[in-house]
Amino acid sequence: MLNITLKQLRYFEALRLHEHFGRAADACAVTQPALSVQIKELEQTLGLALFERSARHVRLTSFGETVAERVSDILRSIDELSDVARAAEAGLSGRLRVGIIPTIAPYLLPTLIPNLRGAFPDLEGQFRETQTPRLVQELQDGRLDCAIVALPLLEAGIEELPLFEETFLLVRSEREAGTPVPRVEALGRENLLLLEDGHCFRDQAMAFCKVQSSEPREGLDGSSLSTLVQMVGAGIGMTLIPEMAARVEARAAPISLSRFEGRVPGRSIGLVWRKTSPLADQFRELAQVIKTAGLDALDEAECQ
Amino acid sequence: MLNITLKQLRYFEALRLHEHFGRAADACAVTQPALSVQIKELEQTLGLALFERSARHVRLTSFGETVAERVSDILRSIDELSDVARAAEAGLSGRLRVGIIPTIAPYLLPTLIPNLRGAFPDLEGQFRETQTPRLVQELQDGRLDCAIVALPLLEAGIEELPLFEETFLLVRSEREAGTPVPRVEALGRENLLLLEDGHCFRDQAMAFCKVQSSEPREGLDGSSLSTLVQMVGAGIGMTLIPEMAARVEARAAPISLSRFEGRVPGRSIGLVWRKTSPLADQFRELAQVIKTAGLDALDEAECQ
DNA sequence: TGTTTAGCATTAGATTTTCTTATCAAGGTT
DNA sequence: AACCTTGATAAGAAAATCTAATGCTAAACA
Repeated sequence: MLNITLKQLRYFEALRLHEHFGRAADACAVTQPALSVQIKELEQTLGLALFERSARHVRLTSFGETVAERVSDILRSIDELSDVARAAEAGLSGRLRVGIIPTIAPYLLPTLIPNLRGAFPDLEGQFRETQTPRLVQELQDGRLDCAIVALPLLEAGIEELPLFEETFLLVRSEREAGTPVPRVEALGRENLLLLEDGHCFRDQAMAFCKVQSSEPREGLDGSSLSTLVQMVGAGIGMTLIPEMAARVEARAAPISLSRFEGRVPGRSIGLVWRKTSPLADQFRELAQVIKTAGLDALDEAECQ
Repeated sequence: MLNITLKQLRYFEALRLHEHFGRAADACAVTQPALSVQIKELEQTLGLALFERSARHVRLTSFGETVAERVSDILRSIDELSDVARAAEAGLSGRLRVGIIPTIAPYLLPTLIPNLRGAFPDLEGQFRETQTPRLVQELQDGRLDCAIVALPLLEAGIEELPLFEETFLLVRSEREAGTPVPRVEALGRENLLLLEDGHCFRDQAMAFCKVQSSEPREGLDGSSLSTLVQMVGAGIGMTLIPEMAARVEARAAPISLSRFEGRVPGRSIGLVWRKTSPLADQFRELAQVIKTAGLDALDEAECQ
C-alpha cells in the first residue's frame, strides 16, 4: 500500500515549476531517477497521471493542475509550521494561563500586565485569580501553565522559583497612629481580623501571630484585604496586610500602617509550574519580568 | 538536517487525540518507540516541545495547540487529495479544452454539449473554434487537450481517432432546384464559392472539384459557411456544404440542396490528441459521445 | 518507606524506503 | 543515419524507520 509523502509533494511542486525532470531534481538536490520514481509513486497512489511526458515537454495534466493548487497550499502550510515554531521559539508567545493568589493579583497585575506586553509582545496572558489550593489543582490538571503564589508550596511535581519577599504591615485604626507597635507574637490576643479560610495569607498571618484556632470566627473574617482594611477603618480591630497592598488599601480607609519591629513577618512570593512543563526555560525568563514588576509594585507601595 | 514528514504529523494527530503514546501508537499500527521517536523528531525540527509528558498525562503544550490546528488542516487537505483523485478517476472530469474546426462547431456543439453534460457531469468542456493548423499548434503547445478536425492530419506526435464520415452537398440557388446535378469534378469551371484560405474544408472542396489555384479569388471566398450560403442565395454562384451544416444553413436562404451522384465528396471527422497525453483512454470514451452526437446531428440535418 | 506499576525514552539490530550510479529506450535533431 | 536529449528502469548502497528489549522516573500501593 502506497502513501503520499511530503517529499513527493515537494518533488511534484518542483517538477511543476521546472517542467523538466533533470532540473527539478537539481532543484531538490537529488538525482533525476530519485525524482522520477517519487513522481511515479505519487501518480500511482493517486491513480492518475499528474504530468504528461513527451520528449520535448513535461506538462501538468488537467488533473495535475487541480492537484497542484492543493499541493502548493499544503506545502505553504507546512512551511508556516516552521515559521510558527520559529516565532514561538524566539520567546514566550501564544496563550499563557497564569494563576495568581488574590492577595497579590490586584496589586501586582496593574504593573505586571504592561511590563509583560513590553517584554513579550506575542504573549497573551490569561490571569486567573483564586486561592492556592485551587491554583495547584488547576496547575496539575493542565488548566494553568504557571501560578504566582506564596512559597513554599512543597507540592509533588511542582517546581518553585522565588520571585521576591514581602513583609506584612500592621493595619490599625487611624486613632492608634503613633502608639507603640505591638510585637507580632502578641497580636493573637487582640481583635485580629483575618481573611476567610482558604487564603494562604490567613494561614501565614496566623502563624506569625500565634493564633491557634483555625475556626471561622464570626464577624472577624473578611473575604478580601479591602474588606479587612475597611473593617479596621471602622474601628472593629486590627489586621495584617502584605506590603504590596498597603498603599492601595490605605488610601481607601482611615487607618494607620506600621512596620513591625523585632521579628518582622513576611512571605516569599514565587512562580510555580509543573515540573514536567517544557516551558521551564520560558518561565525563568518570565520570572525576571514578574520579579521586576513585583519590586516596582513594592517600591510604589513603600512611598505612601 | 531534519525534515517534517507527513508520518510525523499523523503520529502527532494520533497522540493529540489519545493523549497516550502506547494507544496512539496502536492506532497508527506501530510500536510505541516508533511513535515516540517521530514525535521527538518533530519537536526537534520545530525546536519546541509539542507535548508535555508527565507520568500521568500527555498533554499538548500551548505551542502544540497552535500546531495542532494547522496540522489537522494539513492532514485533511492530504486526504482530500486522494478524494480528488478518486473522483477524477471515475471518468472524465475537470476542465477539458477541446478544439473544433469552424465547419463543424456550430452544427455539432448544440447536440454535443448537452450530451457531454449527461455523460460526464463533472466535465467542464472549454471549446475553442478555429482552423486546423492553429488547433494543431495549440494541441502541441499543450493549450488544448484534444480537437475535433477532419482527418487525416498526419501530424507527428498526434493520435487520430475517426468519429464519423460526412458527405458534402451541393448548394445552388433556389431556381436551379430540380435541374440536373453536375458531377463534382465539373464544379471547378462553375462559379464555385469557397471558404477563405486556412479552412480545411476549402482544401477538401477544391480537391474534389479539381480546382487548382489556391489563390484568393476576389468576391468568391467567404469567411463562413453561412456567408457562402447567403451568397448562393443571392445568386452569385454555387458551393459545397458539409452534410451536417445543410439543414441549419438551408433554412436561412433561398437555396436548393442536392446530393451528388457518382463520386460523392465527403470527409472523415475525427478526434485527435497528443500521443503523449495520459488521457488517451478517456479520449476514447469521449469519442463515443462525440460520435453519437455527430450522427444525431447528421440525422437531424438529413430530415430537411 | 520501600515496592510495584505504568508509561515514555533509549538502544541495537532488522527491515524498509529512498537514493545514486549505470544503463536503456524513445523522440528529435543534424 | 548517427547523435543528442531526456525520462524510465535496475541494482546495489545508504538512509530512514521499525521492532524488540530494556532503562528510567514518577506515581501508586502496601
